[in-house]
Amino acid sequence: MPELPEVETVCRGLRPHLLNQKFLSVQLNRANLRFPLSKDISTVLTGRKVRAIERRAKFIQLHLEGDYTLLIHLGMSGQLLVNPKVTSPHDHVIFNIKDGRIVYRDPRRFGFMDLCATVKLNQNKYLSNIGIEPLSDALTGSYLLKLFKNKKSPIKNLLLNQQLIAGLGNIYACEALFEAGIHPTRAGRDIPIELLEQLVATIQSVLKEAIKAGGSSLRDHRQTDGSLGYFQHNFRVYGREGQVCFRCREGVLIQKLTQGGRSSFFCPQCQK
DNA sequence: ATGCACTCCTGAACGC
DNA sequence: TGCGTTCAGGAGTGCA
Repeated sequence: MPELPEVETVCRGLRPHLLNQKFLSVQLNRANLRFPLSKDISTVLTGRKVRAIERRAKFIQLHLEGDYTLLIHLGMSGQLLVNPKVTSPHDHVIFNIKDGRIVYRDPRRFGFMDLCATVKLNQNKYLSNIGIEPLSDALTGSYLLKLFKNKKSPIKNLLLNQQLIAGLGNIYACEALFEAGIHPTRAGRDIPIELLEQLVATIQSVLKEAIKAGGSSLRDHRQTDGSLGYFQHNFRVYGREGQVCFRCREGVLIQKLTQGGRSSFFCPQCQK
């Protein structure tokens, strides 16, 4: 899916078109995304204005007037497109507004939406157990030290655990570990504070750079105007198995291993 | 509590 | 060209 930078990119793209706009109607073309879509989404949204658009973890939050929030998760292949020129058989939800339409397109249908009361957002089942925002001041070396104190899981798995830190996915976890010089299999509890501080810095820099680049488009990610993100050109380890490491350039090749069913890319020389 | 394999679904890439 | 296999940015569930 879109990870944090991609979701942030989508939120930023939506704001100019959707903020303070009223939904004229909402068309649910397909009730079964990852989870069944409630018909309430159509009835509640219709006639309501969007008061704010925020990102929390990998969720898009559309705050509506009348104390409702629509949560949208893009899953692996979800897109929100403003007035797309062509239609797709995977256009599952159409939000009609004065100036056109916002289309939710999701070939793999791993995405989902949930409607809840804004005042009860913190108790929402998808948000109540979620970890801290990686770009917030709450993420510090000492915070991670405490968080990982009893964790013998590999650091890579910990970074992907949304209940600990919310928003990192496979790509940016790989990139941040590479930049910090930490081997992905290293146990969380064995990483000293200095390295964790380093990791905080690299997590934040890689996410910020990716947001600037409009996210990474491996296949499905699109900005709301349909354009590609281009941070994939800045990957230093992700997808580079068998290629020379950009940092040490000592003829050492980037390797790939599987952790928790996901590919991890790393440099055996630079990451210890 | 933790870790894992499995699952949902489609499409692209690859090998034969 | 066509078919079958494998893999992919996520995350909930059930089990050991």
